[in-house]
Amino acid sequence: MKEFIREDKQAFLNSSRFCQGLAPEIIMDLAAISDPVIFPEGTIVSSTGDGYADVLFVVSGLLRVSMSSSSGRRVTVLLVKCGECYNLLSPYLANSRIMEAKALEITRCLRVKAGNFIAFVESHPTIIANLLQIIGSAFDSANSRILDFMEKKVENRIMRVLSTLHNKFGSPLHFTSVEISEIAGTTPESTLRAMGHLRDLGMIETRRGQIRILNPKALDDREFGDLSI
Amino acid sequence: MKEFIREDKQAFLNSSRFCQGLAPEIIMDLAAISDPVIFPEGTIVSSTGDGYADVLFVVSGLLRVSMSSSSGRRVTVLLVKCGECYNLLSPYLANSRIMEAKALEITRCLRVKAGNFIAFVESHPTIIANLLQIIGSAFDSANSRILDFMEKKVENRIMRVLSTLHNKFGSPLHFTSVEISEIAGTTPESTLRAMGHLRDLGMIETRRGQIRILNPKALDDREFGDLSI
DNA sequence: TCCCCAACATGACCGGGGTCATGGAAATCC
DNA sequence: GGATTTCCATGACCCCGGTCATGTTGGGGA
Repeated sequence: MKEFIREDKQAFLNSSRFCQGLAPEIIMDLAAISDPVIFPEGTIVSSTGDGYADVLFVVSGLLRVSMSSSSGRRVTVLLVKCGECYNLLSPYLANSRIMEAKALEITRCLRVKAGNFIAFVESHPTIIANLLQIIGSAFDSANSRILDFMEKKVENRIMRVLSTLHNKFGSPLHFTSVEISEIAGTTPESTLRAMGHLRDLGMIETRRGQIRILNPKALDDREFGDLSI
Repeated sequence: MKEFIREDKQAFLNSSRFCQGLAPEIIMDLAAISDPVIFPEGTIVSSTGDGYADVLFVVSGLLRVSMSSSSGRRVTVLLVKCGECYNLLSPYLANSRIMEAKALEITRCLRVKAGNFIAFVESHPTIIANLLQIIGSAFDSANSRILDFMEKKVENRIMRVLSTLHNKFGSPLHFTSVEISEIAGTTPESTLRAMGHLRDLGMIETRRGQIRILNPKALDDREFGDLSI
């Protein structure tokens, strides 16, 4: 990859959610401790228990953050796209966490080493607000998913997932039934059945590896809104 | 309530998880901005959308933090006991969150007003590590609950809940089937049936409002351990 | 171009658990 | 101490959705 020059890094960081509203000096400091890094499609960036603790800002591509059980079931926790970041918490957690990160496409990132990130945050405590806002919405989202499991049928969970993905990635969506099922917490078969029904209702169109949302309003979750994934 | 004197506050804060490893001066500063407050049993400390943003350190008693859907289903997110804290994130979140907090018993707390808390954290950035460790384990726990929904049967979820509660509160547990079901994400009937089976297996004994764990080892979750609730 | 694999699609089966209903026992209240 | 409420307990019903099986379609690679 062509090396980022410092101005590029600053311009990119300035547009990321993590840096919203920060003073330019602070962003400059962050740019100074970040290195470009690139992951080919399919790369396992970090896996369960490996203690990977660097923070990544995704410049382009897509990282899937998931956790799996020993029986092989996987739940997708985050889809980290351009402008978002991965592993904000890990620099602070001594015991290795349970997440795995994989590059679903070729993905370019800015990497900040764990130690540098901690020092950076401590010297610029105003960062904390942004950091906690990101963590907080992820936490609320995780808990609302638990409520969804308790009271929603599969089709409604799928609807919420499709609505969220549509608002995040636009239309058409490039996800397979397996990927959707790992977000919604169900099986590929049930996902296909549910999407078949939504197709009959005229809300979506599906092709191989592609989902087009025709009626975004109808998919909206009125109660808790979009997921933070 | 008898007013805390400053030495009491410091001694208490010093023993809380949030203050682990902090320098005495820092704990002194925190004590200086905390006020004692008391909630009678049944008090709704904060409810969905009210914008309550103060941080509470529970000195005695028990706070239940939960979120509910409009259909009335509730999931218990946290049980905040002596030495733990509630609302660590709220000072930083402008938009009001979706949690409700209720005092299950008469509960004494130390309260730190949102603005003071933010100022306190910014002037002592080393706090951040403790803060993020607490948030991080809650976040991981929430995601492991999602995995539980995908692959575990009700009885196994109940087992994990009982194991967690046993490690947190000792034996016997003073919870009803409704309370257990709101933690495990099921119905009171299914909770009673599952606990009936565990009783037949000799793992627990139950009386009205009381659960005695006879075989903690057998209830352990080998894969993800205890929940952070 | 052909082949192969991945993804889509759909049917059949069936079991876990949500729901409703009923009854009894233990605590609480006047 | 009787009455009322709360909680425990259990049975019957039945639907959702997980699982398995089978077949089709489409896209990419040699």
